[in-house]
Amino acid sequence: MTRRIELQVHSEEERERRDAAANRALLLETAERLFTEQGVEPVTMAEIAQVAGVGKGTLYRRFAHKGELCLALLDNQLLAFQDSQLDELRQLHEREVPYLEQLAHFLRAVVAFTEQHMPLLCEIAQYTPVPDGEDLERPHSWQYMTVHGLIRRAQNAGELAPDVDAPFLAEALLAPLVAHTYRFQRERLGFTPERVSEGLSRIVQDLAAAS
Amino acid sequence: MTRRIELQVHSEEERERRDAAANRALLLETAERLFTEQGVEPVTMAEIAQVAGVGKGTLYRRFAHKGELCLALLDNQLLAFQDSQLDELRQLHEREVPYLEQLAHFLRAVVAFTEQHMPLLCEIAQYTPVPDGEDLERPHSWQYMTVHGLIRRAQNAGELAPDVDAPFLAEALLAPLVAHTYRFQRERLGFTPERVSEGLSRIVQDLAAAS
DNA sequence: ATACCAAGTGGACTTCAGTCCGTTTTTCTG
DNA sequence: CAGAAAAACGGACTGAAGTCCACTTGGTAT
Repeated sequence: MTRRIELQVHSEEERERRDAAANRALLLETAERLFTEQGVEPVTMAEIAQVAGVGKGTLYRRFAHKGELCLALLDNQLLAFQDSQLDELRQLHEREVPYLEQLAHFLRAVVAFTEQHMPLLCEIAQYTPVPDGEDLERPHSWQYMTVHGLIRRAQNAGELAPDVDAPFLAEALLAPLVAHTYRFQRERLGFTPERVSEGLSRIVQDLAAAS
Repeated sequence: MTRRIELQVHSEEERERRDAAANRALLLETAERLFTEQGVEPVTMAEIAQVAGVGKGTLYRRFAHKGELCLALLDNQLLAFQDSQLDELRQLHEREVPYLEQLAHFLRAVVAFTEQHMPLLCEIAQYTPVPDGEDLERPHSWQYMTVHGLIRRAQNAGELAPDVDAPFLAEALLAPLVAHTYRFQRERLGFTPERVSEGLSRIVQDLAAAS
C-alpha cells in the first residue's frame, strides 16, 4: 500500500505526530488560561510559548498567527453554536414560523454569540493579514450563508420582494455584528445587545411589511 | 499680557513653531508621494521619516501613529466632501425632496467617498489603538451624525415610523461602509459600489414603505 | 543683543509579530 | 533493533511600530 486514500471529508490531514498533538493541546490550554487571567489582547505570542515551555517556532508551527490560535480556541464553541442554531431553525421551520421571523431569531442568536466572544473575535479580525482571510472569516462566513439562505427562502415564500438583492442584504444585516463594529456600538455608543437585536429585527420586519 | 485668550473654536492649539510647521508639511508631502508610488500599506513610518530626512522622533511628534498621519492626509478631502454634501443636502431640502430620499442620496455619496479613499481609511482603522479612537473615527462620526439627523427629520416629517431606533438605524446603515467591511464586500464578495448603493437605497425605501 | 526655556529634533532602544534554520524526536521500514 | 526520512523543535534573527531622552533651536522677555 503506497498511500491511504483520503476518505474523510474534513480534517484528514494525515494526523499529527504524538508530540505535536500534545503541544497543540498544551498551547491551547496555556493560551486559554492566560487569556482568562489577563484578557486576550495583552497576552503576547512569546508569552504563551514561554509559559507553555516551548519555543516560539513550535507555537507558530501550530498556529500561523494569533488570529488562528484564537480561532482554534473558539472552534468548539463555534461548532456548538452552529449545531444549536441549525436545530432551532429546524424546529421553527417545523412549526411553520415564517422565514423572516426565523431570520430575526437567528440574528438575535448571532448578537449573543458576538457579545459573548467579542475579545476573541476582535483578535481574530485584527490578525488576519488582508489577502489571506480564507478561514479566518469562518464564523462570519457561516453566518453569512445562513442569513443569505433564509432571505432567499423568504423570497421564494413570498415574504419578501423577489427583487431584493439577497447577498447584499445578508451582508448589510450582519455588518453591524462584525466584531469591531459591534464593539464600537457597545462601548462608544453605549448600545445594549438587546438594543442591537431589536434594531435588526425591526429592519427585517419593515422589509417584510414593504413587500 | 499673560496669555492670549483663545478665540477660535477650532485648531487654536497655540500654533507650531516655524520649523515644526515646515516639517509637518514636508512629512505630509513625503508620505503622500510614497503612498502614491507604493500604495499606503507597504510604506513604513521609518521610511517616511528617512525619505523626508528627519528622525523618527520628529515624525511621531507630529503624528502619534500611522493612522493619524493618514487622517491628516485625508483631512482636506474630508472637508471638501463635507462641504459639498452639506451644500447638496441644502439644495435637495429647498426642492422639498423627502428626507429619506436625501438620505439615500447621502449614502450614495458616502459609498463613493469610501470607495475612493479605501486604502487610507483601512489604514486609519487599522492603527487606532482600541481605547483611543476619539478623533480617528472623525470621518465616521460626521457621517453618523448626518445620517442620524436625516432619519430623525424623516420621523418628524412622518416619512418614517417614530418608534424606529434612529441612532441604531444610523449605525446599521453605515456599518456596511466601515472601511474593512466595505473592502470585504468589494474584494471578496465582488460587489460593485453601485450594488452597495442600490442595496442601501432599497433598505431605506422599504423602511419608508413600511411606515 | 542676550540669555532663557519650551518646543522641537534625531536616533538608539524596546517590544512584539513573525521567519529561518540547524538540531532533535518520532515514526516507518527492513 | 538499526537506520533513514519526515516532522517537529527552539531560539536567534528580522522588521516594523512606537517610546525615550539628551541635545538643539526658535521665540520671547529683558
